[in-house]
Amino acid sequence: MSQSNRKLDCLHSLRERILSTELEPGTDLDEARLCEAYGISRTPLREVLQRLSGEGYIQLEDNRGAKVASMDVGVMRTFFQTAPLIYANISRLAAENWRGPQLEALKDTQRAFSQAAHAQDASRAALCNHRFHDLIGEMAQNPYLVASLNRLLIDHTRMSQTFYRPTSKAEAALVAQAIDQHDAMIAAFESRAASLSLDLALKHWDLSRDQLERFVRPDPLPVDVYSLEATRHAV
Amino acid sequence: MSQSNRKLDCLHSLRERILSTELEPGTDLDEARLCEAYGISRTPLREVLQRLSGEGYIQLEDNRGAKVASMDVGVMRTFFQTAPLIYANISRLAAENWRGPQLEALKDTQRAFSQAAHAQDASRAALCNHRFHDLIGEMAQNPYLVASLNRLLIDHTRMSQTFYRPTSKAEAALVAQAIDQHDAMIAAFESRAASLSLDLALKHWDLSRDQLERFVRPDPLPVDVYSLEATRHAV
DNA sequence: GCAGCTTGCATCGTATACATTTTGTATTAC
DNA sequence: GTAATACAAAATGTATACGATGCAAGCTGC
Repeated sequence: MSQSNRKLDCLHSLRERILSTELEPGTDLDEARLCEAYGISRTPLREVLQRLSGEGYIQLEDNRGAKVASMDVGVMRTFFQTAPLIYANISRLAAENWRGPQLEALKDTQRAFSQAAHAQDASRAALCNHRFHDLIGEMAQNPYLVASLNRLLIDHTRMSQTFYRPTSKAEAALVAQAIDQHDAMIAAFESRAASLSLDLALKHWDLSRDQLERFVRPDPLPVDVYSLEATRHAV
Repeated sequence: MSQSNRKLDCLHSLRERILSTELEPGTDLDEARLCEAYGISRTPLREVLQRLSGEGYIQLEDNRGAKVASMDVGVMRTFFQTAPLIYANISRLAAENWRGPQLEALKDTQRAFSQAAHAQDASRAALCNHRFHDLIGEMAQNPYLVASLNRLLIDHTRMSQTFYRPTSKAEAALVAQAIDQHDAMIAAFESRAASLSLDLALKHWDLSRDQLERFVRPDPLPVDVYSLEATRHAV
């Protein structure tokens, strides 16, 4: 609804800063500060905040300003419960309903994603991955399910920030696997293979889930140096 | 996020007027006119519109104002495809996760719904039904699926406007059946019967679907008086 | 010394005035 | 007569000023 560049810039910038957790969950957003930073006045900024609130990026409280949407543990449980259902159905619908240049846009995003992952640019990789799945949502042509998908992707992307900064060969292999799965999904969409697309989405989710659970519940700290050595060699 | 009564009134009133199709899909919304009607200035009104846009009630276009969300035939197809999936899962989760006074609120709404239906107050019955299913969404405690549910309910309520104004005994019986199904769902929630709740939601959807399809694709006009007579006696 | 109240500051919510964009209409050129 | 352009009017987008609300620190009374 905004036509000026600065207002749109502000909207996109805030989205990205929240997704990359540069603005951490729960952070207070001060209107005056943001106005100055983006060079717009409070009226359009407040409209941006309203919109972000509607999209689930932030929460507004009466006379208390805006906060970046929290990620409490109760919602996490719900996330893991819901994601496979939505991802699988969206993927199936995308295979059935995509049209026109949507697949090319998806391929472009996949290229950018692959580059960012190889360059170990974690936040850019996470944003590209976000955009990849967002595009699949567009391809599905189902505004109802997309509403769920977009909310899932916000939390998914925020949790996956550590994913694309692999600290071991095993982790790097997982990232490579994720890239391959994206390629397989593109191929399945291209040939309109609905049921295959659904299966691939579930497999992709399994991979994500393992990584995300590691983020939520990381390996416990070693009790002493002996167990630390043992853990190392086990990997 | 608004605290003044008039702003909240405006928000709720516009929601209801859209749900009741007093404001038909595609209607242009003039800012100045609405400001005058609700006694607020353009700034808060625009924030209300932003919010309604985020919720899917209206669509905003750059420099072209707001329109009530359309209900084109392509989206209808998607609606029938998606609704049972979401309704069933929400119902199951509601049975598992409701807490505190939520069930009492649901019972209150069911009473109001029953009254409105018996009084043949169609738009009030439709709004009560909307609120009934909205409350079930709250009970499910799943913000991701609720995003889908809310969008489904907007279109569902708008399509069901004719439902609660029965024109025959058979139709009145269907409304009575819907009321009974609500009671059964409440009982299932109360006893935490998750899988039963899911089944009841699907049965409830089957009933709705038949009615809604009649709205989308009404009985064809009779070709001549003879077939008209035949149709009558067939009912 | 502590509880409760008051005052002051920071921030949010609303109104109004101004700038920009769109749209409808009328005039003119072909 | 048609089409294109220019101008005018209406509607949207933005900025700023003012009033309302909430939070915190300091004061007063017990």
